[in-house]
Parts: sequence; C-alpha cells; structure tokens
Amino acid sequence: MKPKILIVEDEPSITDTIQYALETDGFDTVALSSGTAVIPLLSQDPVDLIVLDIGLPDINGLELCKTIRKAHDIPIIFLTARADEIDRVVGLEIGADDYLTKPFSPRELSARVKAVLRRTRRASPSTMSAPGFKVDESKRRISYFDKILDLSHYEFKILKTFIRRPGHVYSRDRLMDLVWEEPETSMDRTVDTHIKNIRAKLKTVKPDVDPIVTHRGMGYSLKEEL
Amino acid sequence: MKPKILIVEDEPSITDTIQYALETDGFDTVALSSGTAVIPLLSQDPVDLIVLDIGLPDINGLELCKTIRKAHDIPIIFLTARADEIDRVVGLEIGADDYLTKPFSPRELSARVKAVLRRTRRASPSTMSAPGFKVDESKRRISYFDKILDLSHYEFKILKTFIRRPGHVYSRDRLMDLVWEEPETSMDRTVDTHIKNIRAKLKTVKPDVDPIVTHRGMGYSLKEEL
DNA sequence: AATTCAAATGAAAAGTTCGTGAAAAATTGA
DNA sequence: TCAATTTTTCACGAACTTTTCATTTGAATT
Repeated sequence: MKPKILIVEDEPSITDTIQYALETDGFDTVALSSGTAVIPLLSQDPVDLIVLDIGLPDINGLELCKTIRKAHDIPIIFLTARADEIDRVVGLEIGADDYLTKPFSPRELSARVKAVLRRTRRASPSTMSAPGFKVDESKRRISYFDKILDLSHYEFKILKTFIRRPGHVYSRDRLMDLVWEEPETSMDRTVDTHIKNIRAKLKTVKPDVDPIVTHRGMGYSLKEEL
Repeated sequence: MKPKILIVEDEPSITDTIQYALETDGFDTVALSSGTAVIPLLSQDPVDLIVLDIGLPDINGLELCKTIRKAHDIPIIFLTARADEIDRVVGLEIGADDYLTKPFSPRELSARVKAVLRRTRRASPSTMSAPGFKVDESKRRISYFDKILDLSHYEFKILKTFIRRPGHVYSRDRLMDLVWEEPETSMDRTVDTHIKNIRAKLKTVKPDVDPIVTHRGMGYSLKEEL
C-alpha cells in the first residue's frame, strides 16, 4: 500500500525531479500542472498528501489550499519561490503542514513528505488523537479521557480542529474560516463563547486541567501535553 | 558541531556502554547517575537529546520527563526494564520521542538517537534560527537555548524580526513599521521599553549575555554569534 | 574630567483583550 | 406551531499589555 502523493506544479522540470525522487522512495505520484484541476481530481481519486506550488499561474495557491481544506483532510506541503510568503503560509492564515523554499533538494522534499505522513498517519484513521482526546468522525463523537462529550455542532468542529493539530495557535478569524460556512458574518465574542462552553464541558471530565490555551492577542490552541 | 547527548542512568556499566557507542558514532556525551541533577544541568549546559532511564532510584522518570518538557524543547528517548511501562510512556501521557527496552544493543540505541535527531531537526516547520533561537511560527513560540519564552504579542513580533536577520540594525522607526499595524502613532520610548522587557526575559535564560546590541543613535540588532 | 545626549529603567497611566453570565435571536425537531 | 436547544450578541470587570514619562545611567566627544 504505497501512499499516493499529488504534485501540483507548473514547471515540468521540477515536477519530473520531484516525481522521480518520491517514486524512488516508494511513493505513488500523480502530477497536475494546473490548480483548477485539483478539486475535480480529489473527489474521484483519493490521495494521501499534496505537494502544492503556491506560485501557480492559473490560481492563487493559498485560496486553493483553503478550498481543499474545506472538503478534504489531506496534509499539504507548500513549495514557494519567495521566502517572505512563508509567514502567511505557515502561520495562522492557512496552516500548511510544512513547506519548502525553492531551490530545494528532492531528497529534502522526500524526507519532509515522510515526516508529515508519519505525523498525520497516526491521526488519520478516523480516530485522531491529542492528549486524552479521541475523535470518531463517523459517529461525530469526541471522547476525552474515554468519556464521550456531548457537543453541539460548532463545538464539535472547533474541538476537532484543535485536536487535528495540537499546539497550533488558531486566531479567531482562522477558526471562523475553518469551522463556519459563512465566515463573513460579523462576530463579536462568538468564538470566545464557544470556547467557554467547550471548556465547561471538558471541565466536567477533568476539573483540574484546561487543555485549551489562550494566547493573548493571537488566539487559542490545544495543549500538546498535559 | 557534534550533537550533545545527555545520558541519565544509574547503572555505571550501562552508562559506559552507551557512552562508548554514542561517542564512537560521533556524538558528544554527558552522563548523570541521578535524576535530580538533570534540571540544574540543562539550564546551564544545553544538550540536543536526552537518553533517560525511567527506572531511576531517586526520582520518577515520568515526572522528570514532564518537568523537563515544561521548560525545554529537547527530544527524549526512554530506557526501561519493564516492557509494560512502555504503554504509558509512548502513549498520550508523556510523549517520548522513542524508547528502548532493556536489554538493547548499543548500536540500536545509536540508530534511534540518529533517527530522532533527524526527525526533530526537521519536525517543526519554520524554525528560523539565530544564535540559540528557534521560532515556531505555527505554535507562536520562540525558544532560546531550548527554553520556551513567554512573550507578549509585540515582544514576539519584535524578536522574530531580529531573528530573521541576525546582525541587521533596525532603527526604532523601522521596527515600528515592521511590527506595528499602525506605525503613524509615533511615540518616544515605546520600542525601548519593549526591548527592555525582551532583554529581561532573555536574561532569565542566560543571565550573563545580552544578545541584543544597542547601536547608539541608530537602533538595535541581534548578535550574529555569542 | 566635564559635558552632552541617547539609552536604560522603574513606575504609573492608558488601553486591550478575555472570560463570563445573561438575554436575545436563530435553528431544530417533534 | 411551539418548545427545546443552539448560536449570537452584549456589557462588564478582571487580567494583562502597551504606552508614557520622569529619572538615572553610561557612552562618546570635547
């Protein structure tokens, strides 16, 4: 069962190099030279990881990433020519799983792919986990120290988002983007209130710890360890 | 630049074996026979990885691990005599980076050390580094000699700016431009005060050096080397 | 050594952001 | 439809951050 990697890159020479390196290291690969074809492909051909050039000519890579993330739970590694784009990519706005700045060695890319897969593999088979948490996607349930939480729709989605990347700091805006269908809706303390409710529910299980960390002026994250 | 490995193990024969194996493979080693000495040592002598026997007589290995993790961002490999302790170690509670059950071959340990170092070197995306600094953009954390700094929003951004270009001298105005959303609000000693606070926090980690250099009449920069 | 002036410092004031409870609005489902 | 539940809004106090300012320190120049 080789993992399948989708490469989205408009320059053939780079695509070739990557493809060769990844296949040598035991991956299956598919390559696309345009961003618009990604979504249609994903819906019929599941892949395990996407290597995405954000400097594509036909589409904004960041937007594409958002779109992918809306519907799929696939790790994404970014390629970028400009080092200063990195902040937005890796930081709050998008949440890439990793990135590489051109030029890079194919070997390095392959190593990153392996690392990201190793990291997310554990998480994927429908029970993702962070300290004490288990997510059962099919039953739409999250348990916390083996106690099933009674969560509302939004609470579930927010908590799932946190669990997917423990330690990652999500701004309120970013959470809105990820969790809400229509993120434009003006919000005041909406996210805060949901966090409050989630915290209250977690507290009934473990009264002495709060696994949700507030980062003043930045957002919230889940503790990586208790 | 050999990576330095700290070995915490109470049985001298094992310590010797490990030490020999690791040094043969090009690592620097330090050994401690008691757990209580670990924290004091870490604060003055940064190491790259810890090999920790959880069956130490003087201290609970799991607790020690937690304590280390509180303040430092160092990978840990566990040694244990009892295979059934492993579950708790590798599972959610602690998050060891790897483990070995006694008896093990020194060669095996050395291989694991290399693997963990390789993995963690790359693990966190976006770790820019300057002398002793690591920036994890996604977790909004900066560590200084592996100690995680507790920084406010502006402190984080200012320090990140410095780390991006060690040695580069930033005027107060330039810093304002780069870090503040609305730089028009020019005030007098604002930047100075933030620098003061950052310095204070860095000092708690390394009291004897000040990595921030003042350039009279010009601005501030970060030392390129300590 | 004296002078000068930028920088460091401590402390207080001003300004933000968060957590919270309660109530209003929207949604769901019987 | 109506009641129950979920989601959003809002206002307030507490906690924390940022800014201001007066004073001291200290480096460079004379």
